Amino acid sequence: MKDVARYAGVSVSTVSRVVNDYPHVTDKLRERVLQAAEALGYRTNILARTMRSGRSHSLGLIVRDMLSANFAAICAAAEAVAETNDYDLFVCNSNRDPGKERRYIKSLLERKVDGLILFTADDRINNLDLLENYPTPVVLVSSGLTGVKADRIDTCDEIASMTAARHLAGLGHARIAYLAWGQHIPSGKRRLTGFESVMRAAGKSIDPILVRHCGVDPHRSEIETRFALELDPPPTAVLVSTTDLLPGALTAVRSLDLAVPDDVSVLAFDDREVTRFFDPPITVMKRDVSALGSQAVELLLKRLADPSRPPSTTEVAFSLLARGSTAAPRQLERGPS
Amino acid sequence: MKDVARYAGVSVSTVSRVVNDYPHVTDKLRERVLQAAEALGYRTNILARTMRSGRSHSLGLIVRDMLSANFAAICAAAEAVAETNDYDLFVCNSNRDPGKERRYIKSLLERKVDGLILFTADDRINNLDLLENYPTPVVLVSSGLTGVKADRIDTCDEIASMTAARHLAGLGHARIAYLAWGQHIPSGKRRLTGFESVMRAAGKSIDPILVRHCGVDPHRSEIETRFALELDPPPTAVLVSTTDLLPGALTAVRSLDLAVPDDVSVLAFDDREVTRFFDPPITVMKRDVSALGSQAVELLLKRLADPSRPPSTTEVAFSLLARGSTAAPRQLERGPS
DNA sequence: ATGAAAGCGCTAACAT
DNA sequence: ATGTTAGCGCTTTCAT
Repeated sequence: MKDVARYAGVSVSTVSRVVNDYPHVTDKLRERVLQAAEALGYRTNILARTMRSGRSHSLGLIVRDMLSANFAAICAAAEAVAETNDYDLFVCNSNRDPGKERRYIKSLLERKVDGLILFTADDRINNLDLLENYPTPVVLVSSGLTGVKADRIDTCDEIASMTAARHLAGLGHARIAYLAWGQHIPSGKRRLTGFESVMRAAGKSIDPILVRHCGVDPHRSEIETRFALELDPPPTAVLVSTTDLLPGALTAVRSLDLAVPDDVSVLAFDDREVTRFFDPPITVMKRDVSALGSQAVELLLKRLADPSRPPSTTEVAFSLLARGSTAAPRQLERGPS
Repeated sequence: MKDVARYAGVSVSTVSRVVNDYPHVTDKLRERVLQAAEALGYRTNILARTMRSGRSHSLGLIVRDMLSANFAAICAAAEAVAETNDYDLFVCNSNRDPGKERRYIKSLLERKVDGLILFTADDRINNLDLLENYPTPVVLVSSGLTGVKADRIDTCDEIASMTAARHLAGLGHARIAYLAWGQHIPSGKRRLTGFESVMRAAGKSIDPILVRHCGVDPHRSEIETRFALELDPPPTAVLVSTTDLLPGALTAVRSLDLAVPDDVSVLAFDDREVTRFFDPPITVMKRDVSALGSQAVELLLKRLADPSRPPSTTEVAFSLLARGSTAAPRQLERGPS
């Protein structure tokens, strides 16, 4: 930059003004500086600029699990919105490890991203204290963590779960196996709560053995599903509370040679390839997954434009998409004759 | 840092030495500095350090398409290796747009990542000129671009495609529809070449109308598959040259009410959920997708450890996994009786 | 073993 | 409208 200034016969501040498109520079000088920059192959050093100005024109996104089926759509949507607004987006993976999450939060904040989107790793470990040291706005997506003033995006997990349970109960299912996902993220907890409340309200006793906890390991789902289906009496339906558990569940169903929905109904959260291509197609609780990414970036941009706006909470809803995998249990089908 | 120095009654250089674990500091002083840092809540400014030292202890990964089915596994694997070695990994999405790719390459290099992994966007636009201005090592994965000294990871696309074609030809298929993917990335080109060479060698004429180009739009694959299957005479097999094309192809097969493999055999590249859960399971060309991510990071770390080692090229192979979706075409099955 | 001092490349007062 | 100057927070010679 110093070189450019010398070459153009101006001061560094003029160069800076030209490079940053600031006013108060005559066209003649501007032109001269531009040519000098071109001639010397000048490229501005983002690091120095960021360090000085505190702004980097970039956003950070920390996801819980890059292998999770919804993650790609979320990232792609977020990136598209960021790109449209000329922001770089850097994606990091906490892999559900609060320690790693902490590292990445620190790293991104230190690198002065202008905004941060956070799918927090674990409700029990609150890393949001880090945010206090920085002015950087944050959007919390589907996070159970509190104690920080931030925009939020949540999904209506409890309601969705209730809808799902009612659909099955409405078909006549009384013994429903529930595949539970990690209970240390809000969606895991809330979905289970919703299921239980519906079952209780319907007067069906919940056999606790039918609630199968898979932790956060998709592989557990095959084992847990198999366990449930081999009970006596077996459940007549399986409610798969998280999309990542579905493949394991279907594998178990197949390996036991059970017919869907004749032997067992299957209902899963989130629509995706495997739910459409399974035979029969799977009844799902569907939502706009990519909205989690795109709306998060939009919220960030809004806040950057107007830092004083009150914190907002957006909710993304599910809807039931009934398909061939759910039907009345066999006993009822035959009627009470 | 200045504050810490004052608080501890030492100079800033001593603080720097302690913070960076440099030798030549007495334990007494070290202790005093550490306590001062603790007391003042000191955190080193990564930006300033990176700017001064040129090193950031982070790696960059630019992928072609975050929505592509293989991308999640690649990123997750890369992240895992990076994490193990205490490097931060920042993932960016070029979305197959060379302009965006250029932006992200610049951005990451400017931010002084210690290494860069690049799935280049398009063989026709070479953004590698940017690398010349930086000492940053790069790993090129599955890239047709040349002109830069870099470690590379490639997949044996042509051989895999030949294996696939031979499998189908060996079953007796003569009219094979080929779903082609973007011809501006090497895997797209090489797979088509492999297919054509086998067909020619087998003395089968390739009806050019059976080679259906889907560009880089997964949605095109349903239309193109349907078009091929409605020809007279129809093909007896479909070779899906890229995993992202499979859902569309299967949708077309179903909508035409064709039985797999009785009416049409299906063979696809890359094993994944939908290939396992489709009925019948799909015959695939299988490879270790996550190795593309993990090996890339490993190569980068090796080069950082020893910058003088000669550039290497690693090849990831495919293997045929024959399943129920491929069989002899019907005419042959009935025999020549 | 420790400290002083010179920048890294840029922005932002402030002065003119 | 343009230039001068003082840092941003750190690392890194170079002295001592």
